[in-house]
Amino acid sequence: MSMSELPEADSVSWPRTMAASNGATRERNEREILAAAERVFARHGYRGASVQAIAEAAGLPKSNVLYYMGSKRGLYVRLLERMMARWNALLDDISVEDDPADVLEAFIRSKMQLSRRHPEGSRLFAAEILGGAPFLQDYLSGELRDWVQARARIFEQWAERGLMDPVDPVWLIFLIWSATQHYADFEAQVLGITGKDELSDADVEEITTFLTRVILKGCGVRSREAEA
Amino acid sequence: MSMSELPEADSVSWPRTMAASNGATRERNEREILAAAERVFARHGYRGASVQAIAEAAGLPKSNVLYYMGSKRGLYVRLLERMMARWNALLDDISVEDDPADVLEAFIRSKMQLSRRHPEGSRLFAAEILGGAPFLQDYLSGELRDWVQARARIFEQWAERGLMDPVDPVWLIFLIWSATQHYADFEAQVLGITGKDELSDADVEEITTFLTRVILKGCGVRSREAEA
DNA sequence: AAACATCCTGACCGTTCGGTCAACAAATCA
DNA sequence: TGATTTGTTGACCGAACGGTCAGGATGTTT
Repeated sequence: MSMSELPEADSVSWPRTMAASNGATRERNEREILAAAERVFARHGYRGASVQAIAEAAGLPKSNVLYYMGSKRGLYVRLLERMMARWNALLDDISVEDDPADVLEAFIRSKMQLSRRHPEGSRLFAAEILGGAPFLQDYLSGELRDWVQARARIFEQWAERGLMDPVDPVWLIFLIWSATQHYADFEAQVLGITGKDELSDADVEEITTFLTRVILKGCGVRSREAEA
Repeated sequence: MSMSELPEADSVSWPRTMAASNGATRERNEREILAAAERVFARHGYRGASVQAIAEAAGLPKSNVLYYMGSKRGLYVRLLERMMARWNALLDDISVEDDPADVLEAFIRSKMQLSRRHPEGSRLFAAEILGGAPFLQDYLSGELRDWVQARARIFEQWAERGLMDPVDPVWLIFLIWSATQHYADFEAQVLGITGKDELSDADVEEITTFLTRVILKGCGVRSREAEA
């Protein structure tokens, strides 16, 4: 079992020709633009975001943004791909031999961390799905579906071995996704209701503990040692 | 305890003068426009939605939409108010004397029904929050906050009486909100992963049962009868 | 029929949209 | 240094934006 949270792979595709120049300027500007675009797209959705707004958020003229990114569409796709790469790195290999309690807790914890470390990316993803996933349909019914099904099979085997209740594993995965995603996507609601102006590390830890306890207990997860 | 799901209150504010005419035309057209607008706003967010697109979805010329609704902004606000009215009708009065199991199940069930009966409205609400709740901030930190706090206090009293585990009631409410909201907001993801092209009534019933069982068990909810 | 309010909509307004381009500045290579 | 790539940006394009308005269609009340 691993839950590598990659530093930022970013799979860059350089323009046609690239001299031996180190390209430091390009790297810095692209980073700035991507960060700004993630914020703007997350807040207003694909259609609602304007290149002008992204440029202003990045502190650059509009032309410069298009010089680096080519088009609004291309910029958006690139952000989605970056977010999917982060997502894919979550809990990428687990086995029936692992302890269900450990795996589920690691799952909840790492998903919570993803939402916390990349709230704008999480919201960008949410906005994309909310709008009917026009760019991600293939990913959802392909890669991600396989990912879910593989893990679902393991959960089922745990249930057969009596390590947890025989709950539908897909609904369980959705429960964990939704409960954790909520704190990024509905941040405005959470803050408004709790009266805080941001969630501290301690808050996040408390929520993580809460979710882990309720969900594990709710699924009747028993520790591996108790198997025999 | 009641969980009235109002037929559609809609709090209409008629234009200045209104002759004795029945206004059937107005009523029909407004209904069409509101339904179309809810779909378009939900899919593209406030900025991303265009009056032209709403008009086309309603099968009317753009001028006609503005004739009835005045402005894009006014139309959006009206939709939000309608959705908040539905939301407010949820579980509007519960008491410490109620059975926690009954209340929590009714809560999960009615929230799930809200997401199912008004998926576009749910997504509209989600898009609003996702974008930082520019129109709903006051509602969130006012009415809704009070709503949550009142229910939280009851949950706490139940915990004191040993009817459920002493979990943080606010996190619990968020858990229920997120888990149920998920099936409207992330419908595209749910369908893509399960391979279905829609969720049947039976699916929804199964999910509701799953959520009820896991969450109640996870919070250690005991039935009222066992109190003594 | 006359009078009146409601309903309908094409034409139009100023602004912003995504994107192109030419001209120029800066840096790197030869 | 001269040549070449890389970075920068204002001006501009056609299309779409939210919104206005005049003027005709429709319908209801006298």
